Amino acid sequence: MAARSNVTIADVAREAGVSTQTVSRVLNNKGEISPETRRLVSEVIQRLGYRPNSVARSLVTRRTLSLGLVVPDITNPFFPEIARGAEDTALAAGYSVFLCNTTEQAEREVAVLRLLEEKRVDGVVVCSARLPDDQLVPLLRRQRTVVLVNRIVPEGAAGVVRVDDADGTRQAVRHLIGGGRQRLAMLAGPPSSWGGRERLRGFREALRAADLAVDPELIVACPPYLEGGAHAARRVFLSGQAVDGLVCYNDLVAIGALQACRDLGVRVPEDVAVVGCDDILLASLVTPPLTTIRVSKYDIGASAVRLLLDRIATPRREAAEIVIRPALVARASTPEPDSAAETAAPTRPAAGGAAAGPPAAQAGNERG
Amino acid sequence: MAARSNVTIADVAREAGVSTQTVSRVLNNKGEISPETRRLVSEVIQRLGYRPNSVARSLVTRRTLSLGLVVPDITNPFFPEIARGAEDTALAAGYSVFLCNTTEQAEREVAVLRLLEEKRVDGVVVCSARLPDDQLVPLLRRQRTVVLVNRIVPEGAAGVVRVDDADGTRQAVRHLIGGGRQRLAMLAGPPSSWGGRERLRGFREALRAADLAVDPELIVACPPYLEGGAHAARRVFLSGQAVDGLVCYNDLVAIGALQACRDLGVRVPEDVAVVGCDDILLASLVTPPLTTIRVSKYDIGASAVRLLLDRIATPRREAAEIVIRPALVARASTPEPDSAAETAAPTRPAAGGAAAGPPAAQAGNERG
DNA sequence: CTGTTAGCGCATTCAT
DNA sequence: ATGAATGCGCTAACAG
Repeated sequence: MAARSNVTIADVAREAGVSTQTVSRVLNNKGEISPETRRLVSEVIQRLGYRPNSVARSLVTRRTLSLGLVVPDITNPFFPEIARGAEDTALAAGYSVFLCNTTEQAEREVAVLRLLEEKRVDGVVVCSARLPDDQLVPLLRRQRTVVLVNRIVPEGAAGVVRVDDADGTRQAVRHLIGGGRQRLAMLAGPPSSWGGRERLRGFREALRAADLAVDPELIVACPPYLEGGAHAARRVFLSGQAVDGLVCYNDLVAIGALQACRDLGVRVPEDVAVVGCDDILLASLVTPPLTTIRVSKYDIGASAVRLLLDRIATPRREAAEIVIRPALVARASTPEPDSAAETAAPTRPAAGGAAAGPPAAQAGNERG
Repeated sequence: MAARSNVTIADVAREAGVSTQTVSRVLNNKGEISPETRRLVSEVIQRLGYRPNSVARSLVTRRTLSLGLVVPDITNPFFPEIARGAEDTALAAGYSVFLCNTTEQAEREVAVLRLLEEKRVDGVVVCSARLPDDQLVPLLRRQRTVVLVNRIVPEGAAGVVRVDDADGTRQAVRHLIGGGRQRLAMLAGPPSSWGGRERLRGFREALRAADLAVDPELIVACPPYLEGGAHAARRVFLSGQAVDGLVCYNDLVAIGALQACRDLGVRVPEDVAVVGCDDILLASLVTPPLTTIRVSKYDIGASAVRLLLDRIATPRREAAEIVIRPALVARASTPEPDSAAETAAPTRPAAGGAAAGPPAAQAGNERG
């Protein structure tokens, strides 16, 4: 019956013949209340269809039980799972989450951060912030608590969840070398991306570790999308360099590269092996299925919110960091590794879990 | 400098030597204010780093400038674009949006709807609600304003944005028949899905319109995911029926079917033609690229929020409905249509627009 | 053009 | 175990 809840705690109190305080107590299970009045009040609440007004509640408690999740673009296949992980974790703790797309625009990053501030959210998870430090940090300081994903800021103003991207590309390079490849190129994504720089660092380190030269011409930046990858791959092939392996910024770039290969008649993996990064759903479905560096995106989102809630509960100024370790998933876009080389690769078999992802993390991903 | 905003309107007022009311006025551009005091107040606001507390504001204005977006699972490739369209539109109007995943569970659908109610959001967009009418409708009535996506409820309690699913499968069937196919099966998705039933209806109607029999054995329900499609396709093929065309509930199901075909050595499109639905990114990237029924998901989200904001601005009880018309995108998973048959197909050439999705044409579909 | 008085719906503090 | 008073930060009436 009761339509839009205009019913207030005062209405309930009057109807039940008690004070508003008593109603508030049964709502929040606080203080001792006689079972009898509790029953009575509950019954009236039910009958009137009363729902507490969390706006009023927030004003006095100074907690909104709301979080902000800032992502560049939920349409980018990397972020939906993060969002799921974040929302599941938040909801389980009674929090709701505002989803904010920045569409990769600095101004909108500023705008949503301001908006979240006015909303007085209890905390914010910011993914892949593009803003430079001098603009970002002041904005973050104004938030109640912050967790950054894949971005480091100078001071410990925020908790951090990050993927060990450098380690990921290191694994990729080792895998390719293990498969007999020697002339590797990297389609490095946008230079502005912190993760991209890390991946590039891992690429360089792994090459050096294998006593292979790092040819600057074989490191090409590109937009992190299909076309970016296709374009960059074409440039590499048409440059006349003898490349036999491609390490890519992410799966979209890698799949773009795959398309370029098909267009140019380059066979994968016979002529060129391709490794992606992220293991988005697409990766396993393209032809050939893409070898890639998997990172549990659900886990990133869940960890970020867990860390956030932890810091909300017990505020600390020190920085906390959670590192998510990626793992290589070998598929058909790269050759089988020579058995000798590969068995040497997994230095710390325990760390990141095997390529067969951790069950708990996957559970969140399952559909229906 | 100013850290977490404890600064209130009173602080600003005191510092500027005016009343809180005056500050409020410059914040909201209300009433006439002398340019001088406006400048003064603005300067103090700036200096103190004051940010209005929207919680307090909402308590008195009874508007939160927040919306809820309820989706089954943001991880399902169908929803991120809807979310983007919704968020873009909301943000442009000064609204923020709570993202809520129901994970296809009835209880969680109830839970998030209750939560949004307590948050006093100004409106809710609910996508593909799974709850039965008798549970859903009461919950919706408690919301301020509601727009439903791909779900109809008896009374005009909500605005509706829906895809003309029946028309979509009708197009698919005509396309297949135009390509010379006669024995069509439908992988129909979950029977509980309203859209699924519509698509099935379109399938039946189009077959009848072409004087083809509808074989109940060739209509198989399945979970709306890859495995569901693969499994269902296998069942169809192994049943011994001579099928030469597959109309699928959505692209994931279709891609699952593609995998089953590959596994069973069935050639696509030579032996069997396959049509998906939705045109998710994947569809164009699998092998062979998937012919599918495209619907502008961004537009669904944007239209839903536009309709919602419209109803928030001027509440009405009558139902409003926006119908989004899908369009067939022909790719390699279906044969080229016989020219004769195909030219006959587009009865109303203006309606759905060409396969190359027109940007503005979508707007033309609305009937506010 | 500006200040004063109220009160939004609730939880917190102190009484009883 | 319950009630009364107070105020969270802000805007909506009315003054002036």
